[in-house]
Amino acid sequence: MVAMSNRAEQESSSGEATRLKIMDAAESLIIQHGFAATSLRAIANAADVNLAATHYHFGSKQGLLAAVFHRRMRPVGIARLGALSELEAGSEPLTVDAILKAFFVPFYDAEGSELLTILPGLVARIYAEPATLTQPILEEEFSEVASRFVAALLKACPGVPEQEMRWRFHFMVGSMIQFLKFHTPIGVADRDNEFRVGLDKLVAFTVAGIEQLGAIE
Amino acid sequence: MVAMSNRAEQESSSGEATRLKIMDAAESLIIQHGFAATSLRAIANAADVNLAATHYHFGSKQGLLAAVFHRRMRPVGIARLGALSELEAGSEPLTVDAILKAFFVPFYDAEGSELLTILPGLVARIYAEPATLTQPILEEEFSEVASRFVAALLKACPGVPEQEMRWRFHFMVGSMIQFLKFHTPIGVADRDNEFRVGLDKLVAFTVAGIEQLGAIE
DNA sequence: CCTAAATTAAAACGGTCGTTTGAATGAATT
DNA sequence: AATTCATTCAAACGACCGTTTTAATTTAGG
Repeated sequence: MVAMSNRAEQESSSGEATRLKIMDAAESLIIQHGFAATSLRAIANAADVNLAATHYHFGSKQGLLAAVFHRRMRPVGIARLGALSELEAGSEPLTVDAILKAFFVPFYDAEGSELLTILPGLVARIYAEPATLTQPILEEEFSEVASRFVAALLKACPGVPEQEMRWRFHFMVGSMIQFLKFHTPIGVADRDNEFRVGLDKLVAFTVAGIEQLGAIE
Repeated sequence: MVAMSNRAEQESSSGEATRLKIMDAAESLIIQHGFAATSLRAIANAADVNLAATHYHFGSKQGLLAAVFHRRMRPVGIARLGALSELEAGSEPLTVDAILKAFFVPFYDAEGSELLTILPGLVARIYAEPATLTQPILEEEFSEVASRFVAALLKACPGVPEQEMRWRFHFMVGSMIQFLKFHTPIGVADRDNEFRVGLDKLVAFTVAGIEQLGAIE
């Protein structure tokens, strides 16, 4: 095991290849049918791999779920934090619109790539699964991102209390999930163009909700 | 079967009692663990009822799911349509705020009742399950409500195209689901008071998103 | 009371589940 | 060439799944 540790991250070794095949198949099936309704046998069959390979590489079904989610979610979190940092490094004052576009940047960036047929379905799915399964995964991948973005939004909206902004951020995530959920491969709009149109409308809706310019009462 | 058809809707007959016990138990377990992860045996056990009773009364697991959802969702749709009709019968012009409060009226009305520990979790769950299971149920209970409310919102927001309003309604539902999801018995805020606070903030957020007063570009 | 229907009960059906085992295979290192 | 170790494979484990069957029991009507 020591001998191959220097290329463990690459895709060359034959073990790593089946690892990827399993994750790809699991990802697709989980997006379509959910976690509980997807069996390891169905995954192994779709991946053209022996059933025992799933346990050999991931330890358990739950471990496979975590690996599938982390593979896609880690880059999402990194991209979001990177876009926000870039924004904060600039000279202009932060706007809600710019902050939210930084939050949605994984979906803007993915445009045209095959990631766009995966990311929305996967993000929507992880929020759909029972909390006992996904809470630790979400906690690990999302908590830092959420607090960083809430902090930025607070700077962009002086006068709004932190607790209030947490609520608005919460609602914004809900709108995003709803948008993503119905734009999976199973959903209505498959064309990239239509996805982009919806994404822009999502930004407009959530910017208005977070700024609440008209809400003086 | 003909002999008891005249009181089929009541709760007296012993068959109807176990029917209710099964639905109560199924509801609770589905909210906690989801549909696929909840077995008929677990339901029968929690309901203190024989396993075969689930098939006798509901035909299949899927039939039980439909019955559980319809029992709670039908009154929700009726309450929403009733509140909207009452609003439209009034003399004052429609406001987005009033329309959305009519849409959320099942949750305002349920305040203090034990329904508040059930409705949010159930509504959130039905949106979480794989679409193949829930799409017909949602279609039946929600499509009329959605079109009626979109029409009302269009009247309240002159100049907004119908397609655009459909998007905003879609995002609004997403915020609602997200709100409800984290206010189930498993969620953070159990106290009615806190639920009401969040509900008001949900209204404010979604009103702003639907009106988009500041979005002139 | 007795009969007929509605409901409950116990048991089993064939299948599929996640997981484990132990041997075969392969490619590298010594 | 021999050995070592990661990987693959076929097979089976016990448990649980949704559903069905058959009989016992309860309930209501004549």
